[in-house]
Amino acid sequence: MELDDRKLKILTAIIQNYLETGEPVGSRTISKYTDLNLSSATIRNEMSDLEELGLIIQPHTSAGRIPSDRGYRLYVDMMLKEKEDELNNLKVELNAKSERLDTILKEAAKVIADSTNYASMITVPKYRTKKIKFIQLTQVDFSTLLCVVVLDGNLIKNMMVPCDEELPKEALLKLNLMMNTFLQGLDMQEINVSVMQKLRNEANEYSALISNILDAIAKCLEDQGVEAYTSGSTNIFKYPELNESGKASNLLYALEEKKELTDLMYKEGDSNRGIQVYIGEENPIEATKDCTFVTATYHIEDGVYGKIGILGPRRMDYEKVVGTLRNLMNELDGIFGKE
Amino acid sequence: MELDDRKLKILTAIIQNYLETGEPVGSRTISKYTDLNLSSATIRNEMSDLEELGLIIQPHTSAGRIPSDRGYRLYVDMMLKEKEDELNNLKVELNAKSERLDTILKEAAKVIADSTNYASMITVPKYRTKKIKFIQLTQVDFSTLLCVVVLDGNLIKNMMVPCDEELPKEALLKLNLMMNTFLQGLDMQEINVSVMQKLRNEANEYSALISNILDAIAKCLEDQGVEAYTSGSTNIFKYPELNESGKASNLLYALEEKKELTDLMYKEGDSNRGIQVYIGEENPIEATKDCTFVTATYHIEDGVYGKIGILGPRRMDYEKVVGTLRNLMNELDGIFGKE
DNA sequence: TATTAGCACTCATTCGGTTTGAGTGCTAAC
DNA sequence: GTTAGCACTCAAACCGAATGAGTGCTAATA
Repeated sequence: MELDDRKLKILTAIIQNYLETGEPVGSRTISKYTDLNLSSATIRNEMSDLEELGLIIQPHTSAGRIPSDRGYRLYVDMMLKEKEDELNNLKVELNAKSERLDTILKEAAKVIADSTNYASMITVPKYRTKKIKFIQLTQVDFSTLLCVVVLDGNLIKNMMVPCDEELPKEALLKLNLMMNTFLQGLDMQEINVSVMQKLRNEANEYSALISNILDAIAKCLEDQGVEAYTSGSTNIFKYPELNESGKASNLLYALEEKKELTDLMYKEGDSNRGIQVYIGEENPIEATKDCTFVTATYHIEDGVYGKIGILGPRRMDYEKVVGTLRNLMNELDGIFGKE
Repeated sequence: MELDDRKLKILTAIIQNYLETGEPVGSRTISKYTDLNLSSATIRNEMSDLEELGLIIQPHTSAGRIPSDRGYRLYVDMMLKEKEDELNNLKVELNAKSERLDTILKEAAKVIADSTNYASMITVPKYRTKKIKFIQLTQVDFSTLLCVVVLDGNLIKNMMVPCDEELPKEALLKLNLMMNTFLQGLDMQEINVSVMQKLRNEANEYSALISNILDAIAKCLEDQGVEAYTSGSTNIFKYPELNESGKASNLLYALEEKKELTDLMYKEGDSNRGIQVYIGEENPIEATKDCTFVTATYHIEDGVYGKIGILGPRRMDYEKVVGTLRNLMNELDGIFGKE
């Protein structure tokens, strides 16, 4: 049996109706609310075919039909193709490059959640190579040093390092110079024993302090898993089918824990610049098997990228989501890309 | 009618039983599971009295009794008195003063949520006077300045400030010196027009840059509401009475939005060093009227304090919560206090 | 006088059965 | 190929009886 044009139209009608209502849709509805001018009986025949093709399912005998994961998949694929070079012009309210990265990201997550009405999640860029661009040591008070590390892409990390005594100005200057000459341009993997040895040799009397500082830096930069912000998790409650029994609870837990979701997002790496869609059972995470999870990648510079994810019901407004994501990605690329 | 000792014992028994089960407790249960050796009939009489005193209520005729807000209040007050100088010895797994403040706080929120099984929230200390302790400007690349501001209590803020040109080393040094001499020890309120004017005069050719920097600092320090972290919000699902109908959704929303809750926490200021308990209707926030909200204050130094809140069902294990909070407060005071 | 046993009563919850109505599949006619 | 008509299915809504936990009251008891 072939999937002809009429069948496709009916499938689309079913999906769109289901997206709106969340209820199984029957033949009569389609017959009435499309311009196909077909009787419900004919629609029924077609539906029967579509079911045989595995694109729609009946939750139970004598109920209407709902799209199957395969059905959604077809729909989404069609739409992604259509959207390929189109552009949505939602104006994201992100301003000023001078804002701090995390503020921007939190804001972005919120914008997405608010404009789509689904739950969103955004990760702080993962630095494949966290190259050190700049280090600055400063004495804050007599027993504390402030160490600021700027990484590629202007990601700033700072940490307090305890020290025993007030350092003379010249010593501080020297330390700063040393740190920068030895460490600039390196990433954590490259700070190996020999580099550390050299540094400590140069530092002579402050070698203990240097160790402390390096430890602090290492701790700060080490792969503590991916940092991520979520927003709009309570939007989940807007969709009854996610709200029933214990489902919402598991979803929210997944959003709070974040790990599973970020792992999934990063599985694809940055190679795939496009948008990834996991529909229902396609979703490898147990808690989200009733959801659709859409992920996208934004880029700061080569090898530095973060992920955005949107979690909502199967009946997600794919057009809007994809549009919003495309848009936000452009915004982010614009904000970060021109540095 | 008097609240004699026996009545008090029965009330306590009712509350404790209800805390465990979450179900209305009947006379027979009390009669069997206490060492009072009274028949259920007697208990019934006493219960009837307790109800008249407004300490317990019947959700409906022929159901058992549950504590009223007043009943809880009595119980909590008794308990707080008992606990006054006792000390719980849960070992909080917070280490190293060198950790960054936000990491510690996130960790603390998590510890609390995990060990109590309620939702927790912790605020980043609010600086009544955000005095500037130290400012450091550094050129990160040819068009970006990094500005690090250290506030009293070693709270670090950093921001990127765009600039048009690469500044000569001496200029940067001068700017740094100026900023520190003029701004050190001031808080945002004190940076008024005259100070800014003076700064700009000194800076002459860089006066535009100075304006940018001051803007960035102001933006960064301005009262953007209180920052707060939550943890364990999904614990809410563990309590059926909070889970029914739309309640959980509202609660989670409140926890996500945070504002209302932090406002409430800060209403008390830091004057009250003790623990504050809002039971059910005592709670001014609509969404949490079915909950108990326990808040505590931790101190970093004079005028610098943060809040911890625990949100759970009315039938909260008050002993444990108060114990845990006391303990955590000590830990935090210990970590921050010795600076 | 305080306590208790006994009993009638209340009412939320559970369970089985019926009704309703949306929706299907099939068949025969167009 | 399309449609009208009809028998059939089944989830959900509705209804009422049974269940049982728990109460309040009363009369007997210590």
